[in-house]
Amino acid sequence: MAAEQQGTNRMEREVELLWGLDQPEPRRGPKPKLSREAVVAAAVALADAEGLEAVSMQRVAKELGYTTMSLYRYVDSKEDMLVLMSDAGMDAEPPAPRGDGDWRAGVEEWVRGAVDLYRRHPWSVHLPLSGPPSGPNGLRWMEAGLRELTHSGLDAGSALRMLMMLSAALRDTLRIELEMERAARAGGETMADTERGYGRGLRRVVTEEAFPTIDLLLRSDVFGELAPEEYGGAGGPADDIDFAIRRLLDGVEVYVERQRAAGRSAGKGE
Amino acid sequence: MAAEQQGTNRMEREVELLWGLDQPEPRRGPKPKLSREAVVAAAVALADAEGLEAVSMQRVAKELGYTTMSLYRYVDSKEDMLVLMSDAGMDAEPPAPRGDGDWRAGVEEWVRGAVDLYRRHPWSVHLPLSGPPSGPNGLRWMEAGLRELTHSGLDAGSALRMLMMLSAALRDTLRIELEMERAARAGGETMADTERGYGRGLRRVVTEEAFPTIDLLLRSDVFGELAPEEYGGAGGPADDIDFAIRRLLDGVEVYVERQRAAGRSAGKGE
DNA sequence: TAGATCTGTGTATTACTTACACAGTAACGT
DNA sequence: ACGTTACTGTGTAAGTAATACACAGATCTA
Repeated sequence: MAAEQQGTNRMEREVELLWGLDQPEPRRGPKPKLSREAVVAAAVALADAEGLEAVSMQRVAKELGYTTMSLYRYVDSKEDMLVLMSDAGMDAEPPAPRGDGDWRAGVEEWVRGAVDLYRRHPWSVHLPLSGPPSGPNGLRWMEAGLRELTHSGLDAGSALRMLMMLSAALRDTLRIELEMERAARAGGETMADTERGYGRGLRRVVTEEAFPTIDLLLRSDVFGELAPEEYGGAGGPADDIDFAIRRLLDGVEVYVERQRAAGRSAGKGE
Repeated sequence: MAAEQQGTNRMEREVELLWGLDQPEPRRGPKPKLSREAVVAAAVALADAEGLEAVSMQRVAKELGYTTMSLYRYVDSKEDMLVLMSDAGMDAEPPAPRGDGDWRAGVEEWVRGAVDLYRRHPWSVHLPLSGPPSGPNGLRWMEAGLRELTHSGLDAGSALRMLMMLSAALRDTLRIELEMERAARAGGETMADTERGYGRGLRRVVTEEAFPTIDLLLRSDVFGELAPEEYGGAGGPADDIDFAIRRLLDGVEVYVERQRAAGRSAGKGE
């Protein structure tokens, strides 16, 4: 820890942390019995099993069979540990490049992969993180997403902007969905129950005058108060995301076509 | 507090909380000197001034000139207080309906309004919240967004899905941006510094073989390592969001046209 | 083998949420 | 008017958390 790095900048320091560039290997003293990876792995396992709020330094240490303070030999602070967890949680290979040129399918595959990742580590959407991906895993996923998006004909800069929006939308959508699932489970309800409860709650405060469109939604039973018990099928959250993403990809398509039609001379203006 | 409500459901209880439906007015005893609104307002003011991490029950109480425990007469838990803050923070009227039928301008106006809201209360993106809007302010914004989106010709259900994606994307994008701004300020850097630091950090770990597209981005100086000091102009975050949103709206447009062309008989399938 | 360096531990500090009992106050029923 | 009841804000204490600091012992270097 506390290396001789001159990483002036916060982002630069984060890169160093995530790539282990700040760990000078010790030349003397006892062999370390733990490692940064072991600590982070234990934290990830704990978060997987009991959620992010179970992850305290004391608890992680106990899980490893060491004292609380021993962790601080491997990690400067809990905050750093969380940063490391964020990259460690992206522990799956992003989809490989496709043979055909179907970039839309490529992007959708990427999205499915990302959703799987979040579902595997639901705590990761709650990390108090603050920046674009910097770690090895994060950059791998970023690279894969950019690759698919540029195949649409988008220039790299625009692809980056679309990917940022897409990731943001995914992450926050899943945050809400996963949190609702957890709350439902905790209360012994099904997700359909929860959704119905939302509808029932809204009905008590939504009037046609004040909220005409929401009122319309309630009348058309969008929140499934009258729906059967099954959940996750058509109309489930996965479908919701898919629909919105398809519109986004439509938009990319017409943009690229329009650019191409304009003889790619007009620059990047709308 | 602890009303006689039978709100079985978590979402239902949240609606009750946010609309004050759970507060039976006391018939005896001393007049309450505080109120739920006062507590929440103090918490919001504190968060505005010093960030969400400064908001502890002790600190809010001190700000009000009361003891910590007095707050619990007005709020069941800190978690409830945060939920109340989330709605209280949306303290601006959403844009009014436009005269002309320009739904795209309407949506973009809505987005600008939402961004202003987040900028005014930067802490709100860090609230550990978990669900669609339920409070008076949240529903007002939701209604306004749905109104604009349905003007595109989208049915209410699809408009809801698009709005969810849009809000999610906005929220998470701003979360990252605001957090980077804060970190930059805290470290005495400018945002341009931070962005440059990101680029510099990436350069240390990104190879053309492993990350060809990211490498391309670095070569084209997307992260402004060579750029002048000004920030927030063209290429700034606001522009990034705008670009992505315009693609999204393009997508909505072609979808609506396609539906219309299909004689609106084929239902909601792609 | 002496000295420098590193590890894991124990202890203490500070801050946080919240349960609980209590003293005082205002309205209600008689 | 007056006791009863319901409610207020307070004080105290329990339990958990992050982490600074000093130390005993281990291991390498000279």
